[in-house]
Amino acid sequence: MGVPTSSHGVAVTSSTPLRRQPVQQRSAKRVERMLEACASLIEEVGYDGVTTTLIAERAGVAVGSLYQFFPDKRAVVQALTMRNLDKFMETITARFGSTPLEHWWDAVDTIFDAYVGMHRDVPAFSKVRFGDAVDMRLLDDKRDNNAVISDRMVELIAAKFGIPLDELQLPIAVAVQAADGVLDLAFRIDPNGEQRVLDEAKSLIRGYLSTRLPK
Amino acid sequence: MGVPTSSHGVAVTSSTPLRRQPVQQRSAKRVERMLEACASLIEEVGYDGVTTTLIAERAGVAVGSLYQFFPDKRAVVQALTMRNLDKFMETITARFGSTPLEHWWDAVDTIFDAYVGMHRDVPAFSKVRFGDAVDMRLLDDKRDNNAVISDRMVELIAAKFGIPLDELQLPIAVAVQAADGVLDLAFRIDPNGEQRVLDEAKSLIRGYLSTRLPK
DNA sequence: TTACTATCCGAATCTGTTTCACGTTCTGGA
DNA sequence: TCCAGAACGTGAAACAGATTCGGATAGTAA
Repeated sequence: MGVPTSSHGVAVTSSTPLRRQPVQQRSAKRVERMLEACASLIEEVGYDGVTTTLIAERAGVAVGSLYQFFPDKRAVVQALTMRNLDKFMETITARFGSTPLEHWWDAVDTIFDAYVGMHRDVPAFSKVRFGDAVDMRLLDDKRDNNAVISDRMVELIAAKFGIPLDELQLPIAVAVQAADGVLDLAFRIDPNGEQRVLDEAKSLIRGYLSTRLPK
Repeated sequence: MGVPTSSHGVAVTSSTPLRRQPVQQRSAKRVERMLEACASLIEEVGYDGVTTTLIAERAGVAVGSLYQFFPDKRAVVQALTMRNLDKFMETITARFGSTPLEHWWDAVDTIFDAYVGMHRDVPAFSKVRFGDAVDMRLLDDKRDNNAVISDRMVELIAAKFGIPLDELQLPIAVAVQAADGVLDLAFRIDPNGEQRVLDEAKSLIRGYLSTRLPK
């Protein structure tokens, strides 16, 4: 099969969210502005309040221009989350390089903290992730997000601690999903993440992984 | 404050999804049919494919009638999930009565299994829960669902095993969310729930709760 | 400068949601 | 039994927002 697949067997729908790649710099900047506009609007009015017209307006662009680069409205939000995901990947890769990691759980904690940090720092990230008012069709992406994160974690941990890939894949995928669920709760209770719940999440995944990963 | 609150502090928006309570039997039946129609349609064409017109059509009813009882489209789906939640509650309450439960984890397993059963048996339940294509505005309900389930679990377990409520609330809420996240994965991989992942989920929550609940 | 391509634009079109003014069916009480 | 008022039912029409499209405009290479 030629379809790209994530470690745990879920097909990764790598649907390019862009209808047409911006080639000239001016259009690239415009696309940037649309994304920015979309982010701030989600932050302000929630997904339901966001309209393509509004995005275009705030970006100082005509609706038609938006559709020149995005096949539809959700694609804009999707592109936004992809961008955030990229940012996240960069962050953890960087931290892996700069922080001394004794055990795999240090790696897990690092990634966990980075993730929580995203929620606190990146505007609209929480709203898109945990949908204060977001179209659930985005879930397809959310899942991809978790799959992408899982895969990256598996790679990093395998490389750093010499644990075989196939011993990591299922446990990490499960841990990421579990953390995802608990974080969902933590961030609903408190926009900054309820600390008690965050601690529980950390403890939970560490406990679980301890029973699955080599000492 | 008079707003009903779930155990972990999340306000339960008990927004009656009905614009008007059907008082006569004939209308009650029609509302039933609308719900039924909605369920089958979600099953067949996914949430995005469902339109109010389609629901009305299949229910053999005019669109206007739908709006007489539901404030908007999402309310229909919401009512559907509430109904499912009720069904679920009945199921676990029944099983608690009929099955001998030695330890609290037997109770947890029972509830877990019942939940998995719902996904397998109740049409469109999975789709609404894990959104093959569902409007994320439903997430508010999803969360309520988990809160409701948590609360009920806490009650049942407290009563059956004499564990103080306040020792149960946080751990159960966290466990439910974690399970939710992992199940999300299990049911995406396989419509019936990937067994390996289901097993991991069970093991994960049991392991976690073992460190939080009295032996 | 020319030809061609990348961009832009925004009114018009489409699609699906929600309303509303007007018939029909119940129900309880005189 | 008959009537008034409430509960229902209806579907064409009003709306709202997404998406398209025919027609300009700007950038670029030869």
